[in-house]
Amino acid sequence: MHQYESVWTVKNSLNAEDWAQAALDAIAAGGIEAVAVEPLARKLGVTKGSFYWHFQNRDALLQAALHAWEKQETADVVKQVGHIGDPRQRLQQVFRVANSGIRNGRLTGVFAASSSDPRIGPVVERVAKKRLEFLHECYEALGFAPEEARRWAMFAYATFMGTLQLRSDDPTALPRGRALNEYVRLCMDSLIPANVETVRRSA
Amino acid sequence: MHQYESVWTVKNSLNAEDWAQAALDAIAAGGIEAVAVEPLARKLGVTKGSFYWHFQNRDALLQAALHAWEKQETADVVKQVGHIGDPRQRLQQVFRVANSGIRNGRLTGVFAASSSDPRIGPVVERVAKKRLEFLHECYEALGFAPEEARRWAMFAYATFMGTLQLRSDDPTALPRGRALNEYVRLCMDSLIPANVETVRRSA
DNA sequence: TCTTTGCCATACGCTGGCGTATGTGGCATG
DNA sequence: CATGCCACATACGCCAGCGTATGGCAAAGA
Repeated sequence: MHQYESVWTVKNSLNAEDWAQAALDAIAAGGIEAVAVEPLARKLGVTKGSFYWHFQNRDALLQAALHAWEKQETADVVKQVGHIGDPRQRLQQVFRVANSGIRNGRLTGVFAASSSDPRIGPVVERVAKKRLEFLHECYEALGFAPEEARRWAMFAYATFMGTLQLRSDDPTALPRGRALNEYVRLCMDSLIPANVETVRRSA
Repeated sequence: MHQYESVWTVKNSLNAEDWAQAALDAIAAGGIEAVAVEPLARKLGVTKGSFYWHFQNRDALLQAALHAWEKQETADVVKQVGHIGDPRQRLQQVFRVANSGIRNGRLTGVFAASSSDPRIGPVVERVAKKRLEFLHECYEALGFAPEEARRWAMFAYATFMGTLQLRSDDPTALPRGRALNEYVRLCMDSLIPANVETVRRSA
């Protein structure tokens, strides 16, 4: 039934997941309109006859790509920072992870810009809610009341996403190496108040 | 030479600027690919015969729209906050202005997501640099050294843009009215250190 | 060996948007 | 009243991408 496959044998046929990942690559490079059947087929070295074997139409591919993005977007974060107990270090790690993946950063930006599309908007909203919820839990673990934690979560969300956007807006602006570390430190120092009680009393 | 025109006479013919603004509307609603000659003509109640009178081709319209956006993006900010002397109030006002225009917010997001396009990338970069420069001046006026002001400017830029993105990612997340004011206050309190000297000494 | 099945190629018609060539009505000017 | 020009409309050919129908071929099973 299934062809023998292992890590050593070269893969000679495609499946739906391959098409979905190729679609995500195309989206990161050229936006939603880059999800075009024939250009993608050319890039994969096949013809569209292959595509219409795996998918019913172009829209189904977009849905599959969105679903794959939503899944890996939530799974990756949990996998990368789920084991960290200290909320301060969790937030810090999230910021670093968010700033590492270039492809994921572009995908987030493209999907956010296309959120008026009824197929994309709901997915973007779900992912945003998950991220906000995660940040909210971090700030509650830091000792903030729910309402205050909500505000801090939005603040952190905005800073993380905005930094990602800054990276693509003006690649020369964000420095590398030591200077970047100092920028990250400034953000984290502001986003993680050293003394929560002090902040809460001043409010 | 010119037809008699006043605020009372209804305009019955289009010019290049009208087309550029319509293109920006389309971009805000449907992304770059929405800059299509015939659909835009239908929306304006004319045919593409009109378009090719004012522009050489579709690309020229995109360039005109980008130029109009760049111009009004830099001019509007100066016009709205240029008269404010106190850097704290300038920053605060910028944040409020950035969060008011929905169309401009969408345009920024779409252009940022399309920055890989060689026609768009340079424009986005110039606008980003102008914004960063403006923020940099604010923080220098607050007493920060150039390098520190650069970091704070990036931080503020990221927070402003990220808040804009949050608004489109999950419209239900950002509250309205009093709760929104408290969020803005939290951001501004963090982005405008009350005592610059304290921050500088702790670094 | 024969058949089935999975994966893909080829060929076709269709649509939407691009760009061009040319027609056309109204308004201003002489 | 004739003329010229502005700001379109109309008609045409073209192409890229979508979706379908059908053919082909290699591997697996019977």
